[in-house]
Amino acid sequence: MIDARLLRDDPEFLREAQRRRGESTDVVDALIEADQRRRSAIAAFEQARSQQKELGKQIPRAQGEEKQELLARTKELSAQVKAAEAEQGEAGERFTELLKALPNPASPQAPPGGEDDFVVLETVGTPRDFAAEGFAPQDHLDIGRRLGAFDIERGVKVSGSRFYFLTGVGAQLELALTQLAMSRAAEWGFTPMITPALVRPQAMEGTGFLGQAADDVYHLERDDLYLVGTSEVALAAFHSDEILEGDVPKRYAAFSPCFRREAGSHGKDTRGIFRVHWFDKVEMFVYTTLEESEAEHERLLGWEKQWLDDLEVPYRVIDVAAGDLGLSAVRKFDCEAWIPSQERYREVSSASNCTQFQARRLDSRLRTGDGTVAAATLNGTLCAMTRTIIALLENGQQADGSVRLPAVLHPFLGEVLEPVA
RNA sequence: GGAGAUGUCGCAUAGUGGCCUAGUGCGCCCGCCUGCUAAGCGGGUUGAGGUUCAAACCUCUCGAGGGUUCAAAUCCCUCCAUCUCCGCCA
Repeated sequence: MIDARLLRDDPEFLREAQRRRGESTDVVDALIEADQRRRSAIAAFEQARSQQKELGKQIPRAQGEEKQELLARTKELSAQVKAAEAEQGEAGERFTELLKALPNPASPQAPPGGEDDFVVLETVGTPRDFAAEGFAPQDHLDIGRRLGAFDIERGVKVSGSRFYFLTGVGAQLELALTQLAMSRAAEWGFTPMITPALVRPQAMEGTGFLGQAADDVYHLERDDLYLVGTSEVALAAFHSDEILEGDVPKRYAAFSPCFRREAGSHGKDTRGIFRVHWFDKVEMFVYTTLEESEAEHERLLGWEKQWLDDLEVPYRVIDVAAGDLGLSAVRKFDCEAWIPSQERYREVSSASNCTQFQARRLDSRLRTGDGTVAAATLNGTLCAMTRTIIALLENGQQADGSVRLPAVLHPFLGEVLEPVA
């Protein structure tokens, strides 16, 4: 949700923001109209209510005929109040509905355009030259099979397409990555968290996932609970309806499973565990001030890069274009790891600055000198397990089918994963 | 899952339809008094929205949302949360 004052103060800014995302400006005009209707409805209600209260005070003191007279008049007024209240409620609801549908205005720094208009900010590391090494790189599915790292067929048997079992070194890899990521985050000052994977509608709605992304979300109808697609949802709702006392930033790092319906992605990335309905992830989440949010966004990106550096995987960082930002972010940096079998970079992590968009919906505020203001929230992937495992297997693979691991994982799994059987 | 109880201002409590514009105590903040401290005295102390240069004022807010009534903290319904007991379970 954006700041409603922008509508009155600077509607042209909002129209421009919509254009930058490649979306219609009609919603801005509809909002201005809805806001006017809402405000006059509120004024009408308050006036009627005030009169009613005034009369109501006289009733207990009045006697006989005078009292009857008052009762009759106030009864009439009561009907007016009720009508005004209904109008106020309806107008308010319509306004909020429209307001919630309006995306967070993209940062002027976000590149204009859509999905393909990202800007590459930097490229780190050099992809291996497998031709020079004298063998063709296998994809993660073949490598993983030989290592006994996962079992796709049985995943499909048990849970359906886009499910898997992590087995043997695959399971160990996830546990090692989890342990490493959580302790790294703790060193950086994040509070370690393990968060609920099922959340109420408010939490899902408040983070903006029931907007244009609603089809991608699992919903348990019987209990009206949602399966989170990221622990961002639970972490954003963690301080909902709260005024944060004490210092910001508040930094949390959460481990949780993530569930995604992957609606509309039929036939895309069907091989292996690249695009799945469930995976586990360690996510970073920060509450801070609006003023600090840009700097914090850079810090989040910095930590993500440090993580990928440690994993010794070549990657690049892209600045996602305005039209591809989703509802709540003003700017988003993705880290994409080099995937040798596909000969391209693929997303492994993502850092978003949501400014006050989520905090306004979820009512997370900061106390200031005078009054309170909505907090700014940011989120960034530290380690999405399945895609990280893919990057490690493919980039570390050797001609004999073994996989060389980065130094940070040696204490957990040794230097090399050897094929089984 | 079954039975019952409870939810009021930071905390504790009062309040069973109109004089509640929610009282009181504690805590906290500001001031006075006091050579320190404590005590004492006076004032303030939920949040949101609106009008306004501002001061000030108005509306809403007694777990949330509906309803009854001229009028709801108070009566009714639904939901949420907490506690006790039983059942079940990791």
